[in-house]
Amino acid sequence: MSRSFRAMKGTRDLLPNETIRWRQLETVIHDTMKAWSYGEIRTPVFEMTELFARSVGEESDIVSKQMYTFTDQSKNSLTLRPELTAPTMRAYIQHNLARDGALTKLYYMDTLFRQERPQAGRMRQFSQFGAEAIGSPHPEQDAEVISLICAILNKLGVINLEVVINSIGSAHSRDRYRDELVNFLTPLKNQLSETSQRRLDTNPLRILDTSDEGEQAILADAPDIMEFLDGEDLSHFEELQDHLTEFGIDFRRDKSLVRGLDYYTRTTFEITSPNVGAQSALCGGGRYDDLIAQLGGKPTPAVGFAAGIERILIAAGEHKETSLEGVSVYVVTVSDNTRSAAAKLADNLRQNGVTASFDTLRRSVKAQLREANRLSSSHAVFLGDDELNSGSVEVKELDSGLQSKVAIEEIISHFTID
RNA sequence: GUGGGGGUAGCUCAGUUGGUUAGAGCUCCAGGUUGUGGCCCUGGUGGCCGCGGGUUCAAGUCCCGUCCCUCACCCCA
Repeated sequence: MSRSFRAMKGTRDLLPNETIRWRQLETVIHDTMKAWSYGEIRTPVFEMTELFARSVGEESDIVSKQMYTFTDQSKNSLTLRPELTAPTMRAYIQHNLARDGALTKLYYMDTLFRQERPQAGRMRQFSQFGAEAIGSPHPEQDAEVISLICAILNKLGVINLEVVINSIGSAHSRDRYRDELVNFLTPLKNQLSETSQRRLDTNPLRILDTSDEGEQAILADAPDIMEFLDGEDLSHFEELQDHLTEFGIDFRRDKSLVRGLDYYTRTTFEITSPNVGAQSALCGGGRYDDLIAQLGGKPTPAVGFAAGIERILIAAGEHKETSLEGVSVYVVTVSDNTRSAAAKLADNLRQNGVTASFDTLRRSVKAQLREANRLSSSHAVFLGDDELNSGSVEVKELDSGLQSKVAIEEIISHFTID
């Protein structure tokens, strides 16, 4: 086994028994997005590296150490997308989607790439779906986006969810807070971890979501961002909470919820599940009112989320096998003389929309029936010399074991009219 | 990048203080019905015991190295 190829670290194959669940989940997502009037967008797997550096932030972990970056033959620095909000906004600007209306609602479902050490719920190639509502600065839009992901998770049967929200303010109020936080932490600098000390210069807000207990104790006395939000930030945050309550969504406010992407303004949120292991975030999102302008578009407010499909599948747990419904026929070849007749019959059934199989291993009747059983076929059709001579075949209903004769001319209608 | 756990049949795993031809369950294949499945019975296929080196009369078992998987830290979906 050591000599054969295997899927690269952090990637995996989805085998037929798993793709069934994936399809079910994808169907729920597409249907719900449609019901909420979000249109699907699909963007290329790679983009200019600069797009992510500018939007996600040079200092973010994603850009500083997790990207699959390469140089193409034209010496362009390209990167396999590590997230999908920036590419979606790039496309929004490039195609001037704003002309279609004051509000543009987009969703995506695709694979992303981050070069991290894999663990439960974290892969190097992974899948996300997400929604972006572009054009509305108002809190009801934030609430709609949050209720959208909650609706999808509910439909998927994911339970034990926790919705956590916070506001990190708009750019100017956040700047004032950042200065204050730096003032507070600088005298305590030598009590901070190495990475936090570095972040004090590069991205002080990120220190807030440390998991180090000593640092958490220090931060307990740190200034609260709520005290620095301006009036509009505050009312936005309060209205968001009112709307969530109206939607019947339970949530918790966590002032340490900062998130690792630089483009957020005001609302940030996360939905977590305890059943995934350490990687408990199923969904993360927030408002990013400045991003489109940063990427060269007309200043346009927007809010969205991204959710991890692998994590959702883990959180949803095992689902009972949904057995195949409807008719499926196994044509049993009883004698060597009837091989081509059996193949032809199966083909004829398929042409008429009936799921059908026949034996290509030249196995015994017993083995063919075992195969029919393994395939969960609903019926077996026996085709041997007697049947060819008499012009009628034996049709056996596999659940009940009942068997009857059906004229060959009527076999198609026998299964299609059922 | 840093830790913990683990690599024996397709899958899940057992394998004693080193000791003959390395085991079980499930799966798969075949037979038990000269043309009839599931359940049951019988038999069979399938192993560089992750890889390399060392110790020993003898290594799946002990030692060293190495690769891979996995969980966790960091961070995130």
